[in-house]
Amino acid sequence: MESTFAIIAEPNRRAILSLLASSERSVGEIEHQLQMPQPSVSKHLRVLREAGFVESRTDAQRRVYRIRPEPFMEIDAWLVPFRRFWSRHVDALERHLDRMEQMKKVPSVKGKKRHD
Amino acid sequence: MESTFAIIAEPNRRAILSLLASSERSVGEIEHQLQMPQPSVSKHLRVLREAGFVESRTDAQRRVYRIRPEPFMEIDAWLVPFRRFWSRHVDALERHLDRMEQMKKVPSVKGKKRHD
DNA sequence: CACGCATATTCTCGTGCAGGTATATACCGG
DNA sequence: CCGGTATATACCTGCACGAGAATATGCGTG
Repeated sequence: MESTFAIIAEPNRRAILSLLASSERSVGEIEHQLQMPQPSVSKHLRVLREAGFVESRTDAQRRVYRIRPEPFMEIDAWLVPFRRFWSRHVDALERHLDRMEQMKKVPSVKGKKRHD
Repeated sequence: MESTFAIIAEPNRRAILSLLASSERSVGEIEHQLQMPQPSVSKHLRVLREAGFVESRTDAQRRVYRIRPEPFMEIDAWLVPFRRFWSRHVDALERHLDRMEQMKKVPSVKGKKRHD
């Protein structure tokens, strides 16, 4: 299983993660709430655990799983370079105003070339 | 191709997206910079386009591709419920200080540890 | 209009992986 | 120890999808 991204490509795994986001749960609880066969749950949990998305604590016969932050941080970090494409959208007004400001200060725009 | 997440599970597609994050590019430019066979580039671009990650503008015979924000926003939104698990990490300083407070109150610490 | 470049599509093939079933291990109470 | 419950692993099978090669489409230029 290659990357962090391949892990969360699987819908059932995302379902498990979303469940664990609200609170930690045992395998049986996940099995019941997601109506998913137990071996399937265990297998997905294994994948998630080996990728660092979750960790397990042993409570008698139960194994209680909970979220670990690192892989999510990695995804968040990957997202960073793309944020500029929609942060403009979100506070488009603010940025627009900033632009207006800039234009005031540089009134005559000479043929400036963009370098990429 | 099911979800947004399945799309970015593919390393080559992420490479293409990262390239486009800095600036828009033609198919040939991508092909050259990533040293990837042209049909492969086109096929991945098709997948990315149909999933809304990119859009293309026609410039003579070239097709110039650029990022579209929506799918990234979707991923960002998915990440939200998990943020609380590492926002704690971010203010690790605060936690660390809290710990230091605790240690003052529990004076006898045997093991000398190098600072981790 | 034909040539050539840029990009897209089609096909086949191999394989990684998820689903399902069966079975193994672990742990608890009596 | 034993039965029962909780979880993990093993094995098989099917299929989706990426790689690669060949070919098709589109478009500007002489």
